[in-house]
Amino acid sequence: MTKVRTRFAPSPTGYLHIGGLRSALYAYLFAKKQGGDFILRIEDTDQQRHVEGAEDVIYNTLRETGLIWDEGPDVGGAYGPYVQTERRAIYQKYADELVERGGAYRCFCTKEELDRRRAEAEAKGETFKYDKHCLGLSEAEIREKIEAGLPCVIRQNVPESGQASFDDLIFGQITVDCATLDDNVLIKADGLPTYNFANVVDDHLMAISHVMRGTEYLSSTPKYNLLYEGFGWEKPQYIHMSPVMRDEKRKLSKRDGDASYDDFIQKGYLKEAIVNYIALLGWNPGTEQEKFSLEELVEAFSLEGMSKSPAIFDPVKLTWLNFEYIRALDPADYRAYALPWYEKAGLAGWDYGILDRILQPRTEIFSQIPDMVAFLVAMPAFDASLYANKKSKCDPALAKELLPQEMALLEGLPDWNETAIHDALMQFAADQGRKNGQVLWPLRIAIAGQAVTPGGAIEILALLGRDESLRRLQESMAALGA
RNA sequence: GCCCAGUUCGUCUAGUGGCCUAGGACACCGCCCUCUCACGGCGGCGACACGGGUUCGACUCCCGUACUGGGUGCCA
Repeated sequence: MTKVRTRFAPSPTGYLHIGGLRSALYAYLFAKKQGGDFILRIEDTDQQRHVEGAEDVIYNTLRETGLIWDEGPDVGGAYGPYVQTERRAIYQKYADELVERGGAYRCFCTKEELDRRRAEAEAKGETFKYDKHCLGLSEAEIREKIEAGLPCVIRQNVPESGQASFDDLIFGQITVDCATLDDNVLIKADGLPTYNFANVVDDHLMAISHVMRGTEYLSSTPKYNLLYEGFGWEKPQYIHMSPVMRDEKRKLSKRDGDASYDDFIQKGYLKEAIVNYIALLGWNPGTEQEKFSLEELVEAFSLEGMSKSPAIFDPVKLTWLNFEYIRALDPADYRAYALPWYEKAGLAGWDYGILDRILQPRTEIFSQIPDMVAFLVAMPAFDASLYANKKSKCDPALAKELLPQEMALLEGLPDWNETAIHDALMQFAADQGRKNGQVLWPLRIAIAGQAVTPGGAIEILALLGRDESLRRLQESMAALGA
């Protein structure tokens, strides 16, 4: 059996979006599961849409997420070059060969003329199809036009009748009538190949065993098989993957402002969570396991679990998975991720130990940290009605009664640390015959100024320190008239 | 328009003719725990696109319709 070889073949036209990353992931998983090779090829034949630096984004993202390629532009390999613009001569040679074999022909019709006819056909509600006009040109006529310097493309010569088909490992057999197929351009006037030609030549020459790509190629693949037949080449296996959608109608795309991989990282998502989530978008392991490391994904991956229908990207579920990963982080790793956000929030130099402890179990995305701790940096204005809480059996009147006593108690503490504060307050509650909630609720409100806080009164007192705690208490009591 | 696909809770999905009064996860709601929130525990809401067949029996097979996606480029 020949070695499994898959490839990820992105166009360097911008940032790597989530859908592209998922395609790369599946191609990687499929190859690695079977001990095969994963190849990276850059498809840059469209010079118009090329974006500077886009290749680096691709390299960096794949490396970061652990999708390490065995062959590619930067690491080389036995089937290079791996950048299509560096393979010009190869395509030219094979195109000439295909012309010889009758599978393609030179065409001198101008783009303008064809565009006009296409528009005309469209206006009439018809499908435009090239009429094979140049197929009838004689050798002499062709030579004459070339010598005259007329621009020329090479078109695929599709049979006018019969059927073309292929077997897809996910979708099964796909068959189309050749009559519905057009004689597409294989080599453009600029000498570069179109995707239609380059992908076939490259996949064959690079010995790709399984062509994995999006379903947008599902209906044109029969046509590509005609090319393989024209050359007498062995066809690869095909695996078409359904797209990731933004909603029912739109595909996920950077153009529509959908987040790219980099955007998610910057917002404080963990790469492990992103990879895990997109793996599950359109694939299921056949078990109820939901958390997978990349290694576990390789182990569990199978085409059986691939879905045929498009999957809608759900940021809420991604966030949940991210939360799971953050909670499972080693404390030291959590600190490393959180530190920049603490600093951004204005908490540089605070007691990171307490911050980690109250925040790690509550952080879904790191970018939430500044909002969660804003009350520590600046005391929010609040209304006395916040002292009212049914479950804690507390109201403004009770707050007014207890707060001064608690203030006095805290003022008298010899040491200001969590244990000391905790013990003193618990003792106070016991002495007063009060529920813990009655003592702690008003205190927390008085020093935090908001109903919901990460952590409780004791942690917050410890974080704020004695001076700031007492200052806030004083201020809140004054507002209460206590 | 024509061609190729797809269609199970709001979302991701399980389901390959009887195991389905359709299972899980996220979200949502309720209760418990609790100084708030979160965590955790328990419970709830919620789907086979529609219509015909085939069959003793259909979410599962066939046909049609609807809807969605893709293609119909000297884009990929």
